[in-house]
Amino acid sequence: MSQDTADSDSHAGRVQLGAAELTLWHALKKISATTTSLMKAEIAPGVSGADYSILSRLEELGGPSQSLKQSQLLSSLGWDKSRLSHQITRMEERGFVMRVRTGKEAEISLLALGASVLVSARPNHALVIREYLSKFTGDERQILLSIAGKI
Amino acid sequence: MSQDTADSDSHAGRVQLGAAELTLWHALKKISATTTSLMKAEIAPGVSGADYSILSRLEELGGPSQSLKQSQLLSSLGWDKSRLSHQITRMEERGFVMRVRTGKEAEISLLALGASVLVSARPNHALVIREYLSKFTGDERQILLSIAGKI
DNA sequence: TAAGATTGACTTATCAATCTTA
DNA sequence: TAAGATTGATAAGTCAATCTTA
Repeated sequence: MSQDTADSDSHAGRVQLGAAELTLWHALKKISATTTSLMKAEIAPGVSGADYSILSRLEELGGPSQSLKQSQLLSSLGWDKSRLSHQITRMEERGFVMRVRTGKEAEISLLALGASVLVSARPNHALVIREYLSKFTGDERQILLSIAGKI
Repeated sequence: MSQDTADSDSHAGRVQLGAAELTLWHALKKISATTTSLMKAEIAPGVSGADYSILSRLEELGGPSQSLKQSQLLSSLGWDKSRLSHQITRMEERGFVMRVRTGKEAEISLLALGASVLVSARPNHALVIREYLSKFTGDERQILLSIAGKI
C-alpha cells in the first residue's frame, strides 16, 4: 500500500475534496451566485427575471402571432413543467399573456400589456447585463462559451 | 449621426443586447444553472446542500468546540440573515445543531447527529463534485479562478 | 397507454416588521 | 439607537398525483 500524506492532492479514490478542488468549487459557486442573482433580480417594478424570460421568448421565437406552444416554451427554458405552468398562471392573472388550450396542448400568446412591459424593461435589462459582461476579457469569454458548450 | 445596421455589434448606448452579448449571457446562465443544481441537490437522504454548507463550516471553522456565532456563519455563507435563521431552526428541529443565545448573539454548535450526517454525506458529495470538476481543463480552471476573484 | 398540462401539498427563499440587549 | 436575531406573510420552486385527450 502506498502512504498518502494528509494534505496530498493526489486524490484518486479519496472521499474528501482536496484544497485545489475546493478552491475551484468555491469559484464556480461564486460565479454561479453572481449570475443567478442577476437572473432572478427584478428587471423592472413588477417584472421578475422569470417573467422576462418568457416574455422575450414569445417575442423572439413566437413569430408574427407572438405565441408559442407551452411545450416549446418548456424546452426552450429547460424548466420543470409544473414550474412553467404555475408561472404562466401568474402571468395570465396579471394580463401579460393569454393561454388557450386546444386539445391536449396549450398555446401561450403575448398580450399587449406583456409586450409593453417587455419593451420598457429591456433597456435596464440590457444595461445591467452589459455591465456584468464587460468585466470579462476576450480570453475569458471564449473559455466561458466553450465550458457552456460541454457541460 | 452615424447609421447603425440592425445587426451591428457596436453596442455603445444600445438598449438591446447584441447577438454576441446574448450568447455570452446564455453561456453564463447555463454554467450557473448546472452549478446551482449541484449546490442545491440532496447530498444524502435528508441532507440538502444548504444543510451541508452549515455542517461543514461548523466542522472546519468551528475549532475544538465545533461551533460558530451565527453572525460568523452568516458572513461566511453570504446568505440573507433570515434565511439563515430559518435554516438553523429547521436543523435544530432535526437535531443536527444546537443554538444557544447569549445576550444578543447566538452560538451554533454541531451536535453528534449533525457530525455523523456530515461524515456519511461527505464521500458522495466529493464524488459528485469531483466528477463535475473533472470536466474542466487546466486553462479553464485558471480562468474560472480569476473570474471568481474579480466579480 | 402516453403526451401535455394542471393541481395541491410541501419546502424553501425573501422582505419588512419586530424583538432584545449592548 | 444600533447590532444581532426572530417572526410571519408572501412568493416561488419541487414533487407526486391527477386530469384530459390523442
